[in-house]
Amino acid sequence: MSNKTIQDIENRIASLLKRSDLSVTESRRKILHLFLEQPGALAHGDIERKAGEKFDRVTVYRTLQAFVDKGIIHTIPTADNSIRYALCKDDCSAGHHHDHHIHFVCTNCNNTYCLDDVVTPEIKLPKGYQAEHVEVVVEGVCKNCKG
Amino acid sequence: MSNKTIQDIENRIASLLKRSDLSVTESRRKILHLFLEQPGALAHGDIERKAGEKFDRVTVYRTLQAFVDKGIIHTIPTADNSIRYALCKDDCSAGHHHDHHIHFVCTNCNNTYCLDDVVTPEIKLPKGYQAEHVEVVVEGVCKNCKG
DNA sequence: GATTGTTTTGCAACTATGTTGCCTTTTTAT
DNA sequence: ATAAAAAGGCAACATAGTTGCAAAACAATC
Ligand SMILES: [Mn+2]
Ligand SMILES: [Mn+2]
Ligand SMILES: [Zn+2]
Ligand SMILES: [Zn+2]
Repeated sequence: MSNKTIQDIENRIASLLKRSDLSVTESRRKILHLFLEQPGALAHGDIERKAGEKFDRVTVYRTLQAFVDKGIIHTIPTADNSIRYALCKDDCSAGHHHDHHIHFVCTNCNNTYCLDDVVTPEIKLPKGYQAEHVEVVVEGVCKNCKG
Repeated sequence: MSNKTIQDIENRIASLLKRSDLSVTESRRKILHLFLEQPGALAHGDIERKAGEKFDRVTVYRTLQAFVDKGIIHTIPTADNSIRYALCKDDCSAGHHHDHHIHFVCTNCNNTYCLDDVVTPEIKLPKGYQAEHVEVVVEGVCKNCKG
């Protein structure tokens, strides 16, 4: 890995933060790094473990909250009640998330993936119910774990 | 409300508990009552508030866990990370839940409903992913709130 | 590059949520 | 009624999440 590549990533992170009207701080850079160097989603606990020695717990909470508010990451509900976070596509922004993909939780490796190409299906609801947002979480065995 | 009706409910509760190999205790009867006299789902907090003055917090946790284990209630994941519980249909039993319906969370009244007649859709996954269980939660405005 | 105003951070203290072990009480079976 | 088994209450603990405030880091300006 050349020094240039590392610099590229740093620049990408900095510009992402600036575009979101967030000042560029060490903790935000570090936490964004974690998301970028990893394919799946991260639980709060993961982040705290990987970044928590350098940063306070409270900072992790506030950083994640800021990222969600600004449309940098989105939350993924899971059955075991531990919210996971994953990077948004570029068309999300402050106040408006536009993630209409489904999520996959592997029961083997316990990773969570955004399946960006799988669009949430139309759900036909009983009379009187009006849908605003549909959340689909599929549990099963992921590509990597399927021997 | 005749005395007979009340007695009927009590009998129904007792037989449900016995069928599930659970001894009939005051806290279990009380908590089942809460589920029966209410159309939607209950969050742990709701139950603790409504039954918690008579029973210890720990008892509520253990009771709900026992009910889930025995297939009397099932959990509903939500975006705000507060697990909700709702009664299962009769075909659930210990070790095997057979709930393939979707759930609806009203953004107005904040109630959660099991839409027992809406079957979870088939999801076409990318190659390599193998689905075991699909969870669908729809957010929107419920029948009662839609003026 | 130093100065200044603004934002973010860490700390402490707190609330909420969930778990475990142990002893007492209640329930069930005989 | 009695004994064995199960469940409940209590205390203590662990984890998760929030808030106010002073110190530190950052961004903007000169
Ligand atoms: Mn996603
Ligand atoms: Mn349900
Ligand atoms: Zn896997
Ligand atoms: Zn409603």
